[in-house]
Amino acid sequence: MDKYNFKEIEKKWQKKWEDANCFHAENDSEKEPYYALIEFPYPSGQGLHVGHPRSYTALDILARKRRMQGYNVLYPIGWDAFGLPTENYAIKNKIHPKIVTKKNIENFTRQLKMLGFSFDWQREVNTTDPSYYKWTQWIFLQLFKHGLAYKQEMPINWCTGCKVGLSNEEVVNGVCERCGSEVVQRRKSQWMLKITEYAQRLIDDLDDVDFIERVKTQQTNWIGRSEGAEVEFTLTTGDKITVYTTRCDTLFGATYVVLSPEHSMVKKLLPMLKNADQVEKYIENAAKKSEFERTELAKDKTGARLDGVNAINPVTNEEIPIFISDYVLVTYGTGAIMAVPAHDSRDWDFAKKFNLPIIEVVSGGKNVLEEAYTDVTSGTMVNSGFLNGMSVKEAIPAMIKYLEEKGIGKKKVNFKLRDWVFSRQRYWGEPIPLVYCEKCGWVPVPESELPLELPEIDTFEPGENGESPLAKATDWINTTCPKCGGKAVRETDTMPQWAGSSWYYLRYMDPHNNEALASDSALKYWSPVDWYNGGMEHTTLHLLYSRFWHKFLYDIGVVPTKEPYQKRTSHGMILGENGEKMSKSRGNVVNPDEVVNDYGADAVRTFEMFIGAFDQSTPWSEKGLKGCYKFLERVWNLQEMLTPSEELSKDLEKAVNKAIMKVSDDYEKMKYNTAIATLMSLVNDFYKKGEVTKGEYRILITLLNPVAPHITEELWEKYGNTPLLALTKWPDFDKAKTVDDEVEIVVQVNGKIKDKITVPKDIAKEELEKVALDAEKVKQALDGKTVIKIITVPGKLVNIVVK
RNA sequence: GCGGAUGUGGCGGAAUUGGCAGACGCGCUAGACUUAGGAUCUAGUGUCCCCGACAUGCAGGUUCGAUUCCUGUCAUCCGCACCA
Repeated sequence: MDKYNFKEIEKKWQKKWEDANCFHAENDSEKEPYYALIEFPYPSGQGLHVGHPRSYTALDILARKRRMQGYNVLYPIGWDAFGLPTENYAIKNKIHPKIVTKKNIENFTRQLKMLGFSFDWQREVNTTDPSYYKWTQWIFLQLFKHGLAYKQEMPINWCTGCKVGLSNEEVVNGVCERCGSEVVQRRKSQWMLKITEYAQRLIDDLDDVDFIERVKTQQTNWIGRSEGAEVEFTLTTGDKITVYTTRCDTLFGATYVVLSPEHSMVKKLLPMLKNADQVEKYIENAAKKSEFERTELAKDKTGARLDGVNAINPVTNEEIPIFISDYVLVTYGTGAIMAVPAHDSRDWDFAKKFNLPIIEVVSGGKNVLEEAYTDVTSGTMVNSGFLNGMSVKEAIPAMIKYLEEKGIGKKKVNFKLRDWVFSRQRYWGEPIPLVYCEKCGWVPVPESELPLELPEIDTFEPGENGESPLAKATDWINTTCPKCGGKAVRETDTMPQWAGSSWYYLRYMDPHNNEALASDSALKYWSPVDWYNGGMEHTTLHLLYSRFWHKFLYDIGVVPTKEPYQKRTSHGMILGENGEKMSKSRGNVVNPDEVVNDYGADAVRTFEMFIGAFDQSTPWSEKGLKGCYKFLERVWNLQEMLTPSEELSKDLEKAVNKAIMKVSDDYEKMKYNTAIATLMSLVNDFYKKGEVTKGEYRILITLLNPVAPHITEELWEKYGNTPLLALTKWPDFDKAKTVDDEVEIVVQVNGKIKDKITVPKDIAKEELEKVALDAEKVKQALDGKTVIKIITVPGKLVNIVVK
């Protein structure tokens, strides 16, 4: 027998699969479709991370198993290739991002092929390919035409040194990552998408899909629906401010009002203030901080009083002070709050710091001067006029009714979700296909002119005033208005990387279609994606964005389903050997090329599945990888113990049937680590016996095939009875042969284990209890005590309770 | 700060959904084979005061019985809207 030579075997089978074209999915098949999807990678310059194959192997196992179960399986791959790192690399090295992208994709392709994934390479898509982004632009135009795209002034990070806009990632501790200069917030007009219009549906329709629970809760919380009220406060100047509150029941306890520093009323009031200088200074400081910093640093509250103007509490008619503070965000609610320090802990902190009155209006908690009482489930209204004696639950609708009757407030549902900032002042993204005409305003580029391709330019740096690099392509910018034929200019902003990844799963269904993003028949046949696996970190952005686009496409009749993905699961991260996140700077990066070269793709795949619970992050271990290699070698060496029998041997048929049942089920539940443990145990059983029949060996090889496809194909070629294992039927098990005739029963006394007894599996309850009481060690434990009761769980245990 | 998760031997982890804690692998120990071993095979391996007791971050609670359920607490990780 030859030694296990993974290098030869893996090369051989990768070529055979390619020649046989056996992983290609046909659109006009009679078979039932199955669509397995992994998040397509961003082809970075670093090449594949060992984290990628974790997700890809997991769904490769599913895809391979489904094929063996007779499905027409679509398991596609592509490239999410627009993005910042490529652009920055291009700027630094003065290469066109297109060239960098091409090189990176070639490297990724080589690495993915070396790992033996059963991707349908004929359906490869690339978001930077004009024939792809033609349809990204087309979808944007439909959004625009349906009023879901609009322009708005939004803050951007502005580097005072480089004089360019920066992404959040490029801002480190408030300074520019590249030059170290101070970063401030600047306002710029940006394209926005109205995802908020879909907020309610994005929550509701989670009921109809099979997403893991934490994805659902995280999305629901991110969308952040809250029911509350808007209340109008009149100022001593006669102006009016509307605040949003979820606790309008506490209005009698509102002892001051807080505006966000950007609130428009602040500007208006500024000339009337006694301390205008101080207020202006506070606004200036707040402008430097990002929203994240503000909420993070909000432990120690800061603020400034608008000295010289007060608000009037509409129910007590008392004058109360107005503050600005950066713990109030302009982007949420109305950008203004009524502060009730007795019943909100943030307000309480602020009130303590600024010595403001704290008035209890809900009783039932501790002294409100010591801490805020925020419970809404118990407590009674006090000091609250007509609300006195009510519970919080009763007081809220009563107050809303009062406010609505007086015309100074109304019920209001708010969402934390904000509209999607869709503009980037960057080169390496899809051009936004709009032109601006003095006469006609923003006009869409005719669909017949799509794709609107990126212009060729020499340098890719952002412009001086925070403009996109496209602003330098003067020939490209100046155009005519598609509507009136007059002079017009193109939009120079590009789309965010999220755009192309919001609909790529649709393109896979029909990737070469020039007439539509995909044909109706292809969409109907494949939709929705049956199983989508990806990282938890994409839950609130990518996953939500693509659900939003899909719902819009459903509304305009392009796609046949309300939701894009039927099932969503998530993998954990693979950390460095030291338990920290893998990164170049930490020096703990594992290179897939090296480990595949040393141990083979099958061993790497097996280890990535065996490494730990699939949804948990876990450190890499070269020793562990070696253990998996050893396991494959043991599978290989079983050839020496092979007997010619096609049958299962009597003493192992239970173990084999149990393994089929357990492994089949574990793959479905993504419990890959225990599936592999089961196969390891089976191999141990074979070794213990010293021989294995051909029939047993075939089942082992078939069960292992989805995880380690190369070695198992090689062994199948020698001992199987069909041409390709990949096209062979998945094994069934005999249910009767998965149950043991005798079971071991645990006997406890007062919950402590005293003995174990072996009994027939169908033993009667009374009989079992009798046998349990008879056990030697149990007798000893019962000596001199009274039996109170006996709890019996058939097939498991007997617990004797004594006194 | 807000939202989501996690915590079990020396290490990665397992435990059919409240019923034998530690499957499987790594590491370690001993033996066999060997000129040799960072190869292979076999046996052992939670801790201790070892016929018994104690052990699933910590402190309580519910239960005949808790890694699993509840309350509190500590620690770590992920996301926070222009990274992908």
